[in-house]
Order: sequence, then C-alpha cells, then structure tokens
Amino acid sequence: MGRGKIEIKRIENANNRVVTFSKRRNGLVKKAKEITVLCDAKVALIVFASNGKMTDYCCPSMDLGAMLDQYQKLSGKKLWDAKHENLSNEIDMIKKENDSLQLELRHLKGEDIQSLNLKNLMGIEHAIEHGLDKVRDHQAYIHLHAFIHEKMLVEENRQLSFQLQQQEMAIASNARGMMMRDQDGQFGYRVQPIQPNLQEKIMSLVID
Amino acid sequence: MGRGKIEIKRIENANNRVVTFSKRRNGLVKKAKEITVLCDAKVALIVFASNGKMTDYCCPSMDLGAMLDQYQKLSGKKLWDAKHENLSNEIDMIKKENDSLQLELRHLKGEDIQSLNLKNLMGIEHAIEHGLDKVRDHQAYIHLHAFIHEKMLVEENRQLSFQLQQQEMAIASNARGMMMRDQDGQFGYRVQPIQPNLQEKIMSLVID
DNA sequence: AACTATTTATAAGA
DNA sequence: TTCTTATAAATAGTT
Repeated sequence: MGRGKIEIKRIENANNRVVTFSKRRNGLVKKAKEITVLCDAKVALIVFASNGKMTDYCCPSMDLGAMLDQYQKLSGKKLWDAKHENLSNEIDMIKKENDSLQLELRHLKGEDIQSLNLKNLMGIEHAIEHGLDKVRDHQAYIHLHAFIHEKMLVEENRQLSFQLQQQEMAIASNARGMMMRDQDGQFGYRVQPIQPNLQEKIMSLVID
Repeated sequence: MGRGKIEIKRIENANNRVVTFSKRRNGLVKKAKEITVLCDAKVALIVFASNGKMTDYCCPSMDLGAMLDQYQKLSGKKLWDAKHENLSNEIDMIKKENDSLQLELRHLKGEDIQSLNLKNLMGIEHAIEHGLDKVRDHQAYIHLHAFIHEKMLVEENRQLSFQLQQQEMAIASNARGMMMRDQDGQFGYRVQPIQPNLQEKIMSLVID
C-alpha cells in the first residue's frame, strides 16, 4: 500500500527500514486501539525496534498483568511460574524445617511423645536433663553475682561511712583551729581509696 | 476502508462486531508479522475476543518471557515482581518464625541463655521440668506395659503347659483303651480356656 | 465465506 | 521526522 508493492522481507536500506518501522508501528498501534474499541476486544501489544526502543499498548479495560495471567491460563504456557517455582520450593523446604523444629520443641516439652519408643524417649530425657542443668547453672551464676554485688555494696558503704566519719572529725578539728600539715603538705588524714580488689576479696569469702 | 466509513466506537450489532473482530484480528496479526520481518522488530501481541477466545503472536526471534523481562526492564513496571514480592515476604515471615523456634529450642537445651534474665530462666526451667516429668511418666508407662506383657506371656505359658500336659495324659489313657464318657458324652477332662481377664488379674498384682 | 466499493495505510519522494 | 501523494492493502457492507 504505497507507491509500489514491496515484498515482505527484511528492508536492507537501514534508513528505509527505520522509517517504515516508525510508520508501521504507528499503524499497528492504531489498529490495536481500533479493534479494542470497535469489538470489545482486549489487546496487549509490545514492540521493540531493532535499536531496542520499546512501544507498548494495552487495552484500558485490563492491565497487562491480568492479560498475561489469562494468557497463561488459556495457553498453558508458563511465563513467570518457573521463577515462582524456585521460591515456592524454598518455602516448602523452610516449612518442613519449621515442622521438624516444632516437633522437636514439643518433644522437649513432653508433648506428642505417645508414639515414641524408649530409645527416643531416653534421648529426649537426656537432652532435657542437660538443658535443665545448664539453665540451673546459669541461675546459680546470676544469684551468685547478685550476692556478690550486694556484698560489694555493703563493703563499699562501710568504707564510705568510715571516710565520712574521718572527714567529719577533720572538719571538726579544723574548726577548732587545730589544722596541721604533714611532710607532704597535705591534710593529716587520708581518704581511703575504694578498694580496687574488693570483688576478689569477696569472691574468696564466698568460695570459703 | 470499506463500503462506507465507520466511526471508531463499539459496534452495536453483535454479529457485525464478531465478524469485524475476526477480520481485523487477522489484519492485526498480519501487520505484526510484516513489521517483524520488514524491520527486524520484535513484536508480542495478545488479543482476547469478547467471548474470551485468545489469539497471540510472538516474533520468532524472542520468546514472550524474554519480551516481558525486557518490557519490565525498560518500562520499570512490575508484572510478576509483585507476586514475587509476596512470596519473598512469606519466606521472610517463615524464616523469622523458624529463628524464633530455633532460639526457643536452644533455650530449652540450655544454649544461648547467657543474656536471659532470671524471670526468663525460671520460665524455661519450669517448661523443662514439666517436659521432663512428662517424658519420664511416659517412660514409666512403657516400662509398666512391657512388664505386664511379660507377666501375661509367663502366665499364658504356664497355662498352655498345663493343657499340653493334660492332653498328653488323655492321649496316653486313650492308647491304653481306658477311654470313658461322662454325662455329656465328652472326654472326661477339659481343656482350660485361656483366662480372658488375665490382664486385669496381673494389673492387680502389679498395683499391690 | 466471497465479493467489491471504498476507506485506510503506507512506500517513495521531497 | 514530517508532508505529500500515488498506490497497495484492508475491510464494511452486501450477497
């Protein structure tokens, strides 16, 4: 349909090819739109030029995703299902792992053990006993530390009280004009440093 | 392009609409094929008639899946990625559940409990103790049944031996021509029936 | 499913 | 690309 008839084969002249592509692509989209309107049809059209540029048309009554869902249903061909299958498989795997974890968990809680044999039960018993030991050990550890902490506070309090008392005495002396200097030119009394190895000391108390 | 010009709007006459659809759909596919060949273009076309029947065309040089991948890349629109995302989310959810199960399991086994506080530890201890009780109960149950079963076998054995002995005695009498009939016209000895309430009997033995 | 009068698309040229 | 225009192709209405 032009000045001359053409054979339907690749147009060798690159320029002509591009021009013809442009014209025919427009014509194709126009026709697609027309049949959509005239005949209540659903049309999806994707065109890539040889340079990679894309043009697409999709009827307004259905989006491309829905068109393709329908396409898969009617043609039986898979477009993205293959990609989905991988994920689905992964889900199945994890779910299975999940189930086995759930079961193991229930066993440790003494549930669903009716069907287990003695060997399995003994294994579970062993695991539970071991867990119980560890949990109790850690509880003991926490209690011990709480105890130690308390002891430290008590000891620290005692020392602070002592220092406070000394300070008060010094102030009292000072107020009476009886302040003296020692060899270092410092006050004649010392504030005791808080014992740095207090914890070790208490530990030895606890252990004995 | 016909006997008369037509407006581009829905053809109200159903018959005309179907006929026109058929003609134009063929024309559309033909045009799609032509531009593919003439211009090195890639074309995908899907058409649904209003009755649901599908026609599709895809250029031979690229399959529809690849076309759609390219479409998504160039358009930025998501076709199946949305579905993909749903599955990915599901995987994430299940993985999280999995992790929490794993952690709970490890806790019951006394692992990874360093960071737990006393309250949590006590809860775990309680769960473990409860599980241990149940597992031991069930072990005891199994042992008991094994014991009962053995007792039953022993008792059954005893009775069978007894019957066997009586039968042998009867056969011996018979062989010596000393067979007699009782009031019922039966053999003068009886085979003891296996005790039907044997299990109950042994249960009472066990419980005492 | 054909036919054909007309409309529409488009090849080539500018 | 766009416009023009001669001509090929598509197709609306008819048979």
